Amino acid sequence: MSPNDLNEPGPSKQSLTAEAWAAAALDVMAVGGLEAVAVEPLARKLNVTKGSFYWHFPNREALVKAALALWEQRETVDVVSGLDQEPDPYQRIVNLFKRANSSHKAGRLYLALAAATDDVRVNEVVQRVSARRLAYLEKCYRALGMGAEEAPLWATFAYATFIGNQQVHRDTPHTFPAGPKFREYFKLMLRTLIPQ
Amino acid sequence: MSPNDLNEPGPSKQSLTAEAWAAAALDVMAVGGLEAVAVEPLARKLNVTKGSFYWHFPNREALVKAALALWEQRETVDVVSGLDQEPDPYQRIVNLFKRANSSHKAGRLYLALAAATDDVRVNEVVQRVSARRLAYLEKCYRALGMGAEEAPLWATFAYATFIGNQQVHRDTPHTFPAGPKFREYFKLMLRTLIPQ
DNA sequence: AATTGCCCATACGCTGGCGTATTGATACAT
DNA sequence: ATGTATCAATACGCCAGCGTATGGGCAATT
Repeated sequence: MSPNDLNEPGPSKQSLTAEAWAAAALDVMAVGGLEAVAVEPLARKLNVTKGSFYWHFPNREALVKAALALWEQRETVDVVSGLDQEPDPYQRIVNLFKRANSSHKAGRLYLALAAATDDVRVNEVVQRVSARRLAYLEKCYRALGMGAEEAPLWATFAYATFIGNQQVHRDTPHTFPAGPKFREYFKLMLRTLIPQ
Repeated sequence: MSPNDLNEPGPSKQSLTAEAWAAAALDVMAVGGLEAVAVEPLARKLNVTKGSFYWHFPNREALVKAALALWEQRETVDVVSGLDQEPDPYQRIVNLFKRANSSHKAGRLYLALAAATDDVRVNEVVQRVSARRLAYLEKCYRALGMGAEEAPLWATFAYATFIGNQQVHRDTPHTFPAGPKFREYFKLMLRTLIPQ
Protein backbone atom coordinates (compact mmCIF):
# COMPACT_ATOMS: atom_id res chain seq x y z
CA MET A 1 0.00 0.00 0.00
CA SER A 2 2.14 2.82 1.28
CA PRO A 3 5.65 2.69 -0.09
CA ASN A 4 7.38 2.71 3.22
CA ASP A 5 9.74 5.60 3.47
CA LEU A 6 10.87 4.38 6.84
CA ASN A 7 14.02 2.31 7.35
CA GLU A 8 17.59 3.54 7.45
CA PRO A 9 17.70 6.99 5.94
CA GLY A 10 14.54 8.07 7.68
CA PRO A 11 14.61 11.68 8.62
CA SER A 12 10.86 11.68 7.82
CA LYS A 13 9.91 14.06 10.56
CA GLN A 14 6.30 13.12 10.07
CA SER A 15 4.95 11.76 13.32
CA LEU A 16 4.26 8.09 13.41
CA THR A 17 0.70 6.86 13.36
CA ALA A 18 -0.69 3.69 14.84
CA GLU A 19 -1.26 2.37 11.37
CA ALA A 20 2.36 3.00 10.47
CA TRP A 21 3.34 0.81 13.38
CA ALA A 22 0.90 -1.86 12.26
CA ALA A 23 2.23 -1.74 8.72
CA ALA A 24 5.78 -2.04 9.97
CA ALA A 25 4.68 -4.96 12.08
CA LEU A 26 3.35 -6.69 8.98
CA ASP A 27 6.61 -6.00 7.21
CA VAL A 28 8.75 -7.71 9.78
CA MET A 29 6.18 -10.45 10.16
CA ALA A 30 6.58 -11.35 6.51
CA VAL A 31 10.23 -12.01 7.17
CA GLY A 32 10.61 -13.13 10.76
CA GLY A 33 7.17 -14.41 11.66
CA LEU A 34 4.98 -13.41 14.54
CA GLU A 35 7.81 -13.51 17.07
CA ALA A 36 9.57 -10.84 15.09
CA VAL A 37 6.84 -8.40 16.03
CA ALA A 38 8.71 -7.08 19.03
CA VAL A 39 8.35 -3.61 20.37
CA GLU A 40 11.92 -2.54 20.87
CA PRO A 41 13.36 -4.01 17.66
CA LEU A 42 10.53 -2.43 15.70
CA ALA A 43 11.17 0.88 17.37
CA ARG A 44 14.81 0.67 16.37
CA LYS A 45 13.82 -0.08 12.81
CA LEU A 46 11.60 2.97 12.81
CA ASN A 47 14.33 5.11 14.33
CA VAL A 48 12.40 5.84 17.46
CA THR A 49 12.29 4.41 20.95
CA LYS A 50 9.56 2.44 22.55
CA GLY A 51 8.47 5.61 24.26
CA SER A 52 6.72 6.32 21.01
CA PHE A 53 5.16 2.91 20.76
CA TYR A 54 3.54 2.99 24.16
CA TRP A 55 1.89 6.20 23.32
CA HIS A 56 0.04 4.63 20.38
CA PHE A 57 -0.59 1.22 21.90
CA PRO A 58 -1.20 -0.09 25.38
CA ASN A 59 0.98 -3.15 24.76
CA ARG A 60 2.40 -5.57 22.20
CA GLU A 61 -0.87 -7.46 22.14
CA ALA A 62 -2.66 -4.44 20.75
CA LEU A 63 -0.08 -4.05 18.03
CA VAL A 64 -0.54 -7.61 16.93
CA LYS A 65 -4.27 -7.13 16.89
CA ALA A 66 -3.95 -3.96 14.83
CA ALA A 67 -1.58 -5.63 12.39
CA LEU A 68 -3.92 -8.55 11.94
CA ALA A 69 -6.85 -6.22 11.38
CA LEU A 70 -4.88 -4.29 8.80
CA TRP A 71 -3.91 -7.47 7.02
CA GLU A 72 -7.43 -8.81 6.96
CA GLN A 73 -8.73 -5.56 5.62
CA ARG A 74 -6.12 -5.47 2.88
CA GLU A 75 -6.83 -9.02 1.83
CA THR A 76 -10.57 -8.65 1.87
CA VAL A 77 -10.58 -5.37 0.03
CA ASP A 78 -8.20 -6.82 -2.50
CA VAL A 79 -10.39 -9.76 -3.25
CA VAL A 80 -13.69 -7.99 -3.36
CA SER A 81 -12.83 -4.79 -5.14
CA GLY A 82 -10.21 -5.79 -7.66
CA LEU A 83 -11.54 -9.03 -8.96
CA ASP A 84 -15.27 -9.01 -8.72
CA GLN A 85 -15.83 -6.64 -11.57
CA GLU A 86 -14.49 -9.10 -14.08
CA PRO A 87 -17.55 -10.64 -15.74
CA ASP A 88 -16.00 -13.83 -17.08
CA PRO A 89 -15.66 -16.43 -14.29
CA TYR A 90 -12.83 -18.15 -16.13
CA GLN A 91 -10.89 -14.95 -16.30
CA ARG A 92 -11.65 -14.31 -12.66
CA ILE A 93 -9.87 -17.46 -11.63
CA VAL A 94 -7.02 -16.63 -13.94
CA ASN A 95 -6.71 -13.25 -12.30
CA LEU A 96 -6.69 -14.84 -8.89
CA PHE A 97 -3.83 -17.05 -9.91
CA LYS A 98 -1.94 -14.20 -11.46
CA ARG A 99 -2.30 -12.23 -8.31
CA ALA A 100 -1.23 -15.12 -6.14
CA ASN A 101 1.89 -15.73 -8.16
CA SER A 102 2.81 -12.09 -8.54
CA SER A 103 2.86 -10.34 -5.20
CA HIS A 104 5.65 -12.07 -3.41
CA LYS A 105 5.39 -10.01 -0.32
CA ALA A 106 1.75 -10.83 0.26
CA GLY A 107 2.52 -14.50 -0.20
CA ARG A 108 5.28 -14.51 2.36
CA LEU A 109 3.04 -12.65 4.72
CA TYR A 110 0.29 -15.19 4.41
CA LEU A 111 2.71 -18.02 5.04
CA ALA A 112 4.17 -16.27 8.03
CA LEU A 113 0.74 -15.78 9.52
CA ALA A 114 -0.38 -19.27 8.69
CA ALA A 115 2.67 -20.55 10.51
CA ALA A 116 1.56 -18.83 13.67
CA THR A 117 -1.87 -20.38 13.98
CA ASP A 118 -0.97 -21.72 17.38
CA ASP A 119 -1.83 -18.19 18.39
CA VAL A 120 -5.60 -18.02 18.68
CA ARG A 121 -6.06 -14.52 17.36
CA VAL A 122 -3.95 -15.24 14.31
CA ASN A 123 -5.79 -18.45 13.68
CA GLU A 124 -9.15 -16.73 13.63
CA VAL A 125 -8.05 -14.18 11.08
CA VAL A 126 -6.30 -16.68 8.86
CA GLN A 127 -9.36 -18.87 8.93
CA ARG A 128 -11.64 -16.03 7.93
CA VAL A 129 -9.41 -14.92 5.10
CA SER A 130 -8.92 -18.43 3.79
CA ALA A 131 -12.61 -19.18 4.05
CA ARG A 132 -13.42 -16.04 2.08
CA ARG A 133 -10.98 -16.95 -0.63
CA LEU A 134 -12.33 -20.46 -0.81
CA ALA A 135 -15.88 -19.22 -0.98
CA TYR A 136 -14.94 -16.85 -3.75
CA LEU A 137 -13.27 -19.61 -5.72
CA GLU A 138 -16.24 -21.86 -5.22
CA LYS A 139 -18.51 -19.17 -6.57
CA CYS A 140 -16.32 -18.86 -9.62
CA TYR A 141 -16.46 -22.56 -10.29
CA ARG A 142 -20.20 -22.58 -9.91
CA ALA A 143 -20.42 -19.68 -12.30
CA LEU A 144 -18.55 -21.92 -14.70
CA GLY A 145 -21.49 -24.27 -14.52
CA MET A 146 -20.14 -26.66 -11.95
CA GLY A 147 -22.46 -28.49 -9.54
CA ALA A 148 -22.75 -27.92 -5.82
CA GLU A 149 -20.96 -31.19 -5.19
CA GLU A 150 -17.92 -30.61 -7.30
CA ALA A 151 -17.38 -26.90 -6.93
CA PRO A 152 -16.10 -26.95 -3.33
CA LEU A 153 -13.68 -29.72 -4.17
CA TRP A 154 -12.26 -27.90 -7.13
CA ALA A 155 -12.09 -24.71 -5.13
CA THR A 156 -10.12 -26.43 -2.40
CA PHE A 157 -7.93 -28.05 -4.99
CA ALA A 158 -7.14 -24.79 -6.71
CA TYR A 159 -6.62 -22.95 -3.47
CA ALA A 160 -4.32 -25.60 -2.10
CA THR A 161 -2.32 -25.48 -5.29
CA PHE A 162 -1.64 -21.82 -5.24
CA ILE A 163 -0.91 -21.76 -1.57
CA GLY A 164 1.45 -24.62 -2.21
CA ASN A 165 3.04 -22.72 -5.03
CA GLN A 166 3.90 -19.89 -2.70
CA GLN A 167 5.32 -22.36 -0.26
CA VAL A 168 7.42 -24.26 -2.78
CA HIS A 169 8.57 -21.10 -4.42
CA ARG A 170 9.74 -19.76 -1.10
CA ASP A 171 11.32 -22.96 0.15
CA THR A 172 13.10 -24.06 -3.01
CA PRO A 173 13.46 -21.01 -5.22
CA HIS A 174 16.08 -22.76 -7.31
CA THR A 175 13.96 -25.64 -8.49
CA PHE A 176 10.85 -23.57 -9.03
CA PRO A 177 10.19 -22.92 -12.72
CA ALA A 178 11.27 -19.45 -13.75
CA GLY A 179 11.09 -17.29 -16.83
CA PRO A 180 9.57 -19.02 -19.85
CA LYS A 181 9.32 -22.25 -17.89
CA PHE A 182 7.07 -20.48 -15.48
CA ARG A 183 4.73 -19.34 -18.24
CA GLU A 184 4.40 -22.95 -19.32
CA TYR A 185 3.85 -24.00 -15.75
CA PHE A 186 1.22 -21.36 -15.33
CA LYS A 187 -0.67 -22.43 -18.41
CA LEU A 188 -0.46 -26.05 -17.36
CA MET A 189 -2.03 -25.24 -14.02
CA LEU A 190 -4.76 -23.17 -15.57
CA ARG A 191 -5.88 -25.72 -18.11
CA THR A 192 -5.71 -28.42 -15.47
CA LEU A 193 -7.49 -26.58 -12.73
CA ILE A 194 -10.18 -24.96 -14.82
CA PRO A 195 -12.05 -27.71 -16.59
CA GLN A 196 -14.29 -26.58 -19.39
CA MET B 1 8.82 -43.29 15.13
CA SER B 2 9.23 -43.93 18.80
CA PRO B 3 5.97 -43.57 20.67
CA ASN B 4 7.20 -41.06 23.13
CA ASP B 5 6.85 -42.30 26.63
CA LEU B 6 8.01 -38.98 27.92
CA ASN B 7 5.63 -36.27 29.11
CA GLU B 8 3.75 -36.12 32.38
CA PRO B 9 3.76 -39.55 33.94
CA GLY B 10 7.41 -40.15 33.14
CA PRO B 11 9.12 -42.09 35.85
CA SER B 12 11.12 -43.69 33.01
CA LYS B 13 14.37 -43.85 34.89
CA GLN B 14 16.13 -44.56 31.65
CA SER B 15 18.72 -41.88 31.09
CA LEU B 16 18.03 -39.45 28.34
CA THR B 17 19.97 -39.63 25.14
CA ALA B 18 20.87 -36.84 22.80
CA GLU B 19 18.49 -38.26 20.24
CA ALA B 20 15.68 -38.23 22.77
CA TRP B 21 16.27 -34.51 23.16
CA ALA B 22 16.30 -34.05 19.42
CA ALA B 23 13.07 -35.99 19.04
CA ALA B 24 11.44 -33.91 21.74
CA ALA B 25 12.66 -30.82 19.97
CA LEU B 26 10.93 -31.95 16.79
CA ASP B 27 7.77 -32.59 18.76
CA VAL B 28 7.52 -29.10 20.12
CA MET B 29 8.64 -27.68 16.80
CA ALA B 30 5.63 -29.23 15.10
CA VAL B 31 3.41 -27.25 17.41
CA GLY B 32 5.20 -24.07 18.34
CA GLY B 33 7.73 -23.62 15.57
CA LEU B 34 11.44 -23.15 15.80
CA GLU B 35 11.19 -20.63 18.64
CA ALA B 36 9.54 -23.26 20.75
CA VAL B 37 12.76 -25.21 20.80
CA ALA B 38 13.94 -23.67 24.05
CA VAL B 39 16.19 -25.40 26.49
CA GLU B 40 14.46 -24.77 29.77
CA PRO B 41 10.88 -25.37 28.62
CA LEU B 42 11.98 -28.56 26.93
CA ALA B 43 13.74 -29.68 30.07
CA ARG B 44 10.57 -29.09 32.04
CA LYS B 45 8.60 -31.11 29.53
CA LEU B 46 11.06 -33.96 29.95
CA ASN B 47 10.96 -33.70 33.72
CA VAL B 48 14.59 -32.80 34.05
CA THR B 49 16.55 -29.61 34.41
CA LYS B 50 18.79 -27.97 31.93
CA GLY B 51 21.71 -29.46 33.80
CA SER B 52 20.89 -32.57 31.82
CA PHE B 53 20.68 -30.75 28.55
CA TYR B 54 24.06 -29.10 28.79
CA TRP B 55 25.63 -32.45 29.35
CA HIS B 56 24.39 -33.74 26.00
CA PHE B 57 24.74 -30.53 24.01
CA PRO B 58 27.06 -27.57 24.12
CA ASN B 59 24.21 -25.15 23.45
CA ARG B 60 20.79 -24.64 21.91
CA GLU B 61 22.33 -24.32 18.48
CA ALA B 62 23.57 -27.87 18.64
CA LEU B 63 20.14 -29.12 19.60
CA VAL B 64 18.57 -27.43 16.63
CA LYS B 65 21.21 -28.92 14.38
CA ALA B 66 20.62 -32.38 15.79
CA ALA B 67 16.87 -32.04 15.43
CA LEU B 68 17.21 -30.95 11.83
CA ALA B 69 19.53 -33.84 11.08
CA LEU B 70 17.08 -36.25 12.65
CA TRP B 71 14.24 -34.82 10.63
CA GLU B 72 16.12 -34.97 7.38
CA GLN B 73 17.12 -38.53 8.03
CA ARG B 74 13.55 -39.53 8.81
CA GLU B 75 12.20 -37.89 5.69
CA THR B 76 14.84 -39.26 3.42
CA VAL B 77 14.63 -42.76 4.76
CA ASP B 78 10.89 -42.60 4.45
CA VAL B 79 10.96 -41.63 0.84
CA VAL B 80 13.65 -43.99 -0.28
CA SER B 81 12.83 -47.14 1.62
CA GLY B 82 9.07 -47.21 1.82
CA LEU B 83 8.06 -46.13 -1.62
CA ASP B 84 10.74 -47.11 -4.03
CA GLN B 85 9.94 -50.78 -4.00
CA GLU B 86 6.58 -50.20 -5.62
CA PRO B 87 7.04 -51.07 -9.28
CA ASP B 88 4.09 -49.17 -10.77
CA PRO B 89 4.93 -45.47 -11.10
CA TYR B 90 1.28 -44.53 -10.99
CA GLN B 91 0.84 -46.33 -7.73
CA ARG B 92 4.00 -44.71 -6.43
CA ILE B 93 2.54 -41.27 -6.83
CA VAL B 94 -0.68 -42.45 -5.26
CA ASN B 95 1.26 -43.73 -2.29
CA LEU B 96 3.06 -40.44 -1.97
CA PHE B 97 -0.24 -38.64 -1.82
CA LYS B 98 -1.67 -41.07 0.65
CA ARG B 99 1.32 -40.60 2.86
CA ALA B 100 1.15 -36.83 2.58
CA ASN B 101 -2.49 -36.75 3.55
CA SER B 102 -2.24 -39.29 6.32
CA SER B 103 0.53 -38.43 8.74
CA HIS B 104 -0.66 -35.21 10.21
CA LYS B 105 2.26 -34.83 12.51
CA ALA B 106 4.83 -35.00 9.76
CA GLY B 107 2.87 -32.44 7.80
CA ARG B 108 2.72 -29.99 10.64
CA LEU B 109 6.40 -30.48 11.22
CA TYR B 110 7.23 -29.69 7.64
CA LEU B 111 5.14 -26.56 7.73
CA ALA B 112 6.74 -25.46 10.96
CA LEU B 113 10.19 -25.91 9.52
CA ALA B 114 9.28 -24.29 6.24
CA ALA B 115 8.05 -21.32 8.20
CA ALA B 116 11.47 -20.87 9.75
CA THR B 117 13.49 -20.60 6.60
CA ASP B 118 14.76 -17.24 7.66
CA ASP B 119 17.11 -19.37 9.69
CA VAL B 120 19.90 -20.42 7.35
CA ARG B 121 20.43 -23.90 8.73
CA VAL B 122 16.73 -24.67 8.53
CA ASN B 123 16.54 -23.34 5.03
CA GLU B 124 19.30 -25.62 3.82
CA VAL B 125 17.64 -28.72 5.18
CA VAL B 126 14.20 -27.81 3.93
CA GLN B 127 15.62 -27.14 0.52
CA ARG B 128 17.36 -30.49 0.37
CA VAL B 129 14.30 -32.39 1.51
CA SER B 130 12.00 -30.58 -0.89
CA ALA B 131 14.43 -31.01 -3.75
CA ARG B 132 14.61 -34.73 -3.06
CA ARG B 133 10.86 -35.06 -3.05
CA LEU B 134 10.56 -33.08 -6.23
CA ALA B 135 13.22 -35.16 -7.92
CA TYR B 136 11.45 -38.30 -6.85
CA LEU B 137 8.15 -37.05 -8.20
CA GLU B 138 9.77 -36.06 -11.45
CA LYS B 139 11.25 -39.53 -11.79
CA CYS B 140 7.79 -41.00 -11.29
CA TYR B 141 6.30 -38.81 -13.97
CA ARG B 142 9.06 -39.70 -16.35
CA ALA B 143 8.48 -43.34 -15.61
CA LEU B 144 4.92 -42.71 -16.67
CA GLY B 145 6.28 -41.81 -20.07
CA MET B 146 6.37 -38.07 -19.67
CA GLY B 147 8.98 -35.97 -21.46
CA ALA B 148 11.87 -34.10 -19.88
CA GLU B 149 10.08 -30.83 -20.51
CA GLU B 150 6.79 -31.65 -18.89
CA ALA B 151 7.84 -33.88 -16.03
CA PRO B 152 9.40 -31.17 -13.83
CA LEU B 153 6.36 -28.99 -14.27
CA TRP B 154 3.96 -31.73 -13.30
CA ALA B 155 6.18 -32.68 -10.40
CA THR B 156 6.17 -29.13 -9.11
CA PHE B 157 2.45 -28.93 -9.65
CA ALA B 158 1.76 -32.10 -7.72
CA TYR B 159 4.16 -31.22 -4.95
CA ALA B 160 2.73 -27.76 -4.56
CA THR B 161 -0.73 -29.25 -4.36
CA PHE B 162 -0.05 -31.62 -1.56
CA ILE B 163 2.00 -29.13 0.37
CA GLY B 164 -0.90 -26.76 -0.08
CA ASN B 165 -3.30 -29.40 1.12
CA GLN B 166 -1.44 -29.70 4.37
CA GLN B 167 -1.49 -25.96 4.71
CA VAL B 168 -5.18 -25.54 3.97
CA HIS B 169 -6.10 -28.49 6.08
CA ARG B 170 -4.22 -26.99 9.00
CA ASP B 171 -5.42 -23.44 8.54
CA THR B 172 -9.09 -24.08 7.83
CA PRO B 173 -9.89 -27.54 9.12
CA HIS B 174 -13.61 -26.79 8.98
CA THR B 175 -13.86 -26.12 5.29
CA PHE B 176 -11.51 -28.90 4.30
CA PRO B 177 -13.35 -31.90 2.84
CA ALA B 178 -13.69 -34.70 5.35
CA GLY B 179 -14.98 -38.24 5.42
CA PRO B 180 -16.56 -39.35 2.14
CA LYS B 181 -16.04 -35.89 0.69
CA PHE B 182 -12.37 -36.34 1.22
CA ARG B 183 -12.31 -39.59 -0.70
CA GLU B 184 -13.92 -37.82 -3.61
CA TYR B 185 -11.48 -34.98 -3.28
CA PHE B 186 -8.61 -37.41 -3.22
CA LYS B 187 -9.75 -39.19 -6.35
CA LEU B 188 -10.30 -35.88 -8.09
CA MET B 189 -6.75 -34.82 -7.36
CA LEU B 190 -5.33 -38.11 -8.49
CA ARG B 191 -7.07 -38.24 -11.82
CA THR B 192 -6.24 -34.60 -12.41
CA LEU B 193 -2.61 -34.72 -11.39
CA ILE B 194 -1.72 -38.02 -13.00
CA PRO B 195 -2.50 -37.74 -16.67
CA GLN B 196 -2.50 -41.01 -18.52
C1' DA C 1 36.15 -49.83 49.89
C1' DA C 2 37.68 -46.64 46.83
C1' DT C 3 37.70 -44.71 42.25
C1' DT C 4 36.13 -43.39 37.90
C1' DG C 5 32.77 -41.91 34.59
C1' DC C 6 28.12 -40.86 33.45
C1' DC C 7 24.05 -38.12 34.13
C1' DC C 8 21.62 -34.62 36.40
C1' DA C 9 20.42 -30.71 40.06
C1' DT C 10 21.30 -26.21 41.89
C1' DA C 11 22.80 -21.67 41.95
C1' DC C 12 24.54 -17.79 39.65
C1' DG C 13 25.28 -13.91 36.25
C1' DC C 14 24.03 -12.14 31.70
C1' DT C 15 21.05 -10.49 28.05
C1' DG C 16 16.94 -8.90 25.61
C1' DG C 17 12.37 -7.76 25.47
C1' DC C 18 8.03 -5.95 28.16
C1' DG C 19 5.73 -2.45 30.54
C1' DT C 20 5.71 1.99 33.59
C1' DA C 21 6.87 6.50 35.07
C1' DT C 22 8.60 10.63 34.25
C1' DT C 23 10.38 14.24 31.69
C1' DG C 24 11.29 16.70 27.24
C1' DA C 25 10.18 18.81 22.89
C1' DT C 26 7.34 20.70 19.22
C1' DA C 27 2.95 22.58 17.35
C1' DC C 28 -1.07 24.86 17.79
C1' DA C 29 -4.40 27.64 20.05
C1' DT C 30 -5.68 31.47 22.95
C1' DA D 1 3.68 34.59 25.54
C1' DT D 2 1.72 31.14 27.56
C1' DG D 3 -0.77 27.07 27.99
C1' DT D 4 -2.27 22.63 26.23
C1' DA D 5 -2.18 18.57 23.57
C1' DT D 6 0.49 15.48 20.98
C1' DC D 7 4.41 12.60 20.27
C1' DA D 8 8.87 10.84 21.76
C1' DA D 9 13.26 10.02 24.88
C1' DT D 10 15.16 8.30 29.13
C1' DA D 11 15.47 5.59 33.06
C1' DC D 12 13.84 2.02 35.81
C1' DG D 13 12.21 -2.74 37.49
C1' DC D 14 10.68 -7.24 35.96
C1' DC D 15 10.89 -11.76 33.82
C1' DA D 16 12.32 -15.67 30.91
C1' DG D 17 15.64 -17.98 28.61
C1' DC D 18 20.87 -18.86 27.79
C1' DG D 19 25.12 -20.49 29.33
C1' DT D 20 28.57 -21.64 33.28
C1' DA D 21 30.26 -23.54 37.44
C1' DT D 22 30.03 -26.64 40.75
C1' DG D 23 28.55 -30.32 43.32
C1' DG D 24 25.73 -34.71 44.06
C1' DG D 25 24.01 -39.43 43.13
C1' DC D 26 24.72 -43.83 41.15
C1' DA D 27 26.41 -47.21 38.36
C1' DA D 28 30.41 -50.17 36.98
C1' DT D 29 35.00 -51.12 37.58
C1' DT D 30 39.30 -52.50 40.10
